Parts: sequence; structure tokens; C-alpha cells
Amino acid sequence: MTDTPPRPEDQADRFTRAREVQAVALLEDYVEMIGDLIAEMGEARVADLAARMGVAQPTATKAIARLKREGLATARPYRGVFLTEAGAALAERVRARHRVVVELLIALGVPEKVAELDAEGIEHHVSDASLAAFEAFLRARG
Amino acid sequence: MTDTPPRPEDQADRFTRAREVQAVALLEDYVEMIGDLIAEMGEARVADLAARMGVAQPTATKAIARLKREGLATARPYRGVFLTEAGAALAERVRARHRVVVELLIALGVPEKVAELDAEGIEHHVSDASLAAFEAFLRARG
DNA sequence: AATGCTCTATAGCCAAGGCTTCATTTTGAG
DNA sequence: CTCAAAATGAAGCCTTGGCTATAGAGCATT
Ligand SMILES: [Mn+2]
Ligand SMILES: [Mn+2]
Ligand SMILES: [Mn+2]
Ligand SMILES: [Mn+2]
Repeated sequence: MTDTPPRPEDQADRFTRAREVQAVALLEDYVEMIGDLIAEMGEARVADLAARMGVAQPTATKAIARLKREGLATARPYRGVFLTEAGAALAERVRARHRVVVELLIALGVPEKVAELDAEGIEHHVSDASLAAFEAFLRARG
Repeated sequence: MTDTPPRPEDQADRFTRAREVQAVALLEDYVEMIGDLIAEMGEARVADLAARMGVAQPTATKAIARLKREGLATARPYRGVFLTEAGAALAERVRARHRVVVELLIALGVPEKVAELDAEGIEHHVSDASLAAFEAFLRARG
């Protein structure tokens, strides 16, 4: 019955962390998608980015502005979006993590379509420690 | 090399879903916490709620206003916050899902502290289908 | 019963991330 | 070349979810 009540600050850390993750989740998805578009089509146009992200074009433009502000991307007006070195590195990490999360879900018996949907949100909250555990688990069962 | 490019709308669904989940994540954490406080202390005061969520008191007040608007909670000024039936039901579901996610992470070899941190964000993106798969996996390995 | 302390509400600010509408630049068809 | 269509940028609106500062209500201790 009478558990020791948790120290409020400790509990708050969990939510603070989740909020911080949330703040970068959008950037992560955008750099990954910009990388995809460049790989698939040779360039990342604002319109394509917006279509793939499921937002209106000005929303994508605003996101790109934030990517530029954070040093993750550059853009030449009417020409397309490009990743900086930092952006490309982030994209690579994000893509790898995304893949691992999808594979883990599938390995746990989640239907592929559902795995793809859930992973898009889950991935951002997966710490390096958890990611390592996921990879070890996947390796251990070939 | 030349994969068939994904249909943009299909890909967009993933992000749309993640955005929808995000919109309710905060409500889920609040109702769960309100339930915790009532269970532990007999009542949920705004100040305690704010401390546990790691936000300033007016931020908690504003969140409570949204809970009321959505029919999940009621509040008597200067008296505390209460869950409606819908709120209590949501809290119960959220609590159960939270527990399963933490247990899964631990079962996969994630350190307990890390599991608690990561789960707080991951849980909201875990669909019913994934949750069922997680439970099956946990059951299968006792 | 008074009064001070604690808790809560209110007001007002900011940034992020959606949106629509409209102006401007590029592009490409004829 | 021209000029209309398409793409992009710019402006301005909304909601959410943070914050600080301050006013007011409730409570407890004398
Ligand atoms: Mn994602
Ligand atoms: Mn992703
Ligand atoms: Mn949570
Ligand atoms: Mn939770």
C-alpha cells in the first residue's frame, strides 16, 4: 500500500526529457526526408518535401528556415534544399535508428504496416542505450 | 538502385499519424499523473501536478483547462483536480500501456533507468496492435 | 478575528508548427 | 520570345505549450 512517494524532481525528469526530444523530432524527420529526396530524385524541392511530410508548402518552408537557423541545411531560393555536413550526419544517424526500430517491431511480431506507422513517432524517443539494446537483440536472433 | 519511389501521400500518413499522437500525448500524461496523485495523496493539487510534470504552475493550470475542455477532468477552484469517467478510463489505459512499454524495454536489455526515461515518450506512439505484440512477447518469455 | 503565508488564478509574453491567401520568380510551351 | 502555369516566398492568422509577474483566495496560527 504505502509505497515511498517518488521525489517530484526525479519524476519530472522523464517529462522534461520527452519535451526535449519532441523539440528536435521534427528536425530529424526533415533532414532524413531531405536526404531521401536527394538520393531518389537528385534534389529536394520544397513542394516534394511538403507532399511527403503531409503538410502545406509554407509549413515546409518554415521548417526549412528552422533547419537553416540550426545549421542543418542550406537552400537557394527557388532551387531546392541541401544538407550541411552536420545535417547529413544527423540524417544518417536518424535513418539508421529508424531502420532498427522498424526491424525490432517486426521482430516482435508487429505487422509491417503498423511497424512503419508506430516507428515514425517512437524512433525519436529511443536513446543510444536503448538503440544498442535493440541491435543486440536483433543480432542475437539473426 | 531504382526503387519504385513511394507514393507521397502514403509516406505522409506516417507523419500525420505521429502529429496526431503528439497532440494527445500531453493529455495522456496529465490524466495518468492526476490518477497517480489521487491514489497516492487522496487528491491532485495543481502545485503537485506542476512539480511532478516539471513545469511552472500556470502551465499546469492551462493544461488542466484543456483537460476540462476535452471532458477528461473537472476542477474546483483552489480545491484540486478530478478525473471524469472518460478521464479515469483513459488514465487506466495509459497506465497499463506505460507499464508494458517499460517491461518490454527492460526485457530487451535496456537499463531500468533508461527504460523509464525512454518509455515516457515512446508509449504514446505505441498502437493497440503493437501493444498486443509486446504483451505476447513478454508472456512468451515469462 | 486578524493577519500573514501558501496556493491558485489571471494576464500577458514568446516560439513552434499548423494553416490560407497573395505576390513574385522560374520554367517551359508555343 | 512571349507569357501563362507552376513553384516558391512572404505575410498574417490560429492553437498549443512553455514562461514570469502579480493579484486574489483560502488556511492556519496566534
Ligand atoms: Mn519520425
Ligand atoms: Mn523516421
Ligand atoms: Mn508519457
Ligand atoms: Mn507515462
